[in-house]
Formats: sequence, C-alpha cells, structure tokens
Amino acid sequence: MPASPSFREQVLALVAQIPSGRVMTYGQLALLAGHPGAARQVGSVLRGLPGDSDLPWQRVVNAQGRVSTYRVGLGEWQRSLLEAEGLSFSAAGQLDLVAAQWWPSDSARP
DNA sequence: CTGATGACAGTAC
DNA sequence: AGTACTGCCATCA
Repeated sequence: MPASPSFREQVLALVAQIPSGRVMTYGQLALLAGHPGAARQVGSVLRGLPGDSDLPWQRVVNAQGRVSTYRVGLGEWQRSLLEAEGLSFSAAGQLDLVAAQWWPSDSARP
C-alpha cells in the first residue's frame, strides 16, 4: 500500500464503512476524502471496481439520490440491492437522502 | 508536461 | 419539473 493514501484509497476506505441500509453521495465521499469537488473521480474509482468486489459500492449514489451506473441493467441491480437493505425509492427512482444518507461518526454532518 | 476524460454537482433557462 | 451548460479535479494516454 502507498505510504500516502491516494484519493482512490481514501474513497475505497470510506465506501467500505457504509453500513447496510445507508448511502453516501459522490460529492460527500470526495469531501471526506479530502478533495471537495472531486466527485467525478469518486465515480471513476467505483467504475474500476470489479463486480465481485467486497466493497459495498452499490451504496454510493449521486446528490439526487439516484443511481448513476454507467451501464444499463447495472442500475436495476443496484436499486434492488438497496431496496433489499430497507431503502425506499420513490416513483421516479429516487431515494430519500435525508433519511438514507450516512455520515461517519468521525465527521460532522451539516 | 499537456490535453482529454468522466458511476458528479451546481446553476441557468 | 426536466434539460443543458459549466465548473471542478484526480487519472490516463
């Protein structure tokens, strides 16, 4: 592992801490990773993850509370996983971030 | 090193 | 409300 944790390592570490039934946004992960505004890189990191990764990458959604999968079909799968964890999606396929968004106890929430 | 890229976010219309 | 454009910033060629 690199001596200085890269942005990628930080994001992966944060995603690994997301408990079941909760989600985090890309911008939030970027902020907690120490690089506010780098939300796009968070997506790039998750994009490179293998499908059988141990990381709960499916619990990462965009600021709108919707899944931003880069591949059709994968979004349906991700949505099913989140619903199985107790999350509720609206008719538009969005979930209530106010109730579902999770913040590490280490960080102060707004 | 420079330019292009992108699982986003915020603002404008 | 939904769509379009811009800004941001870490990787990759």
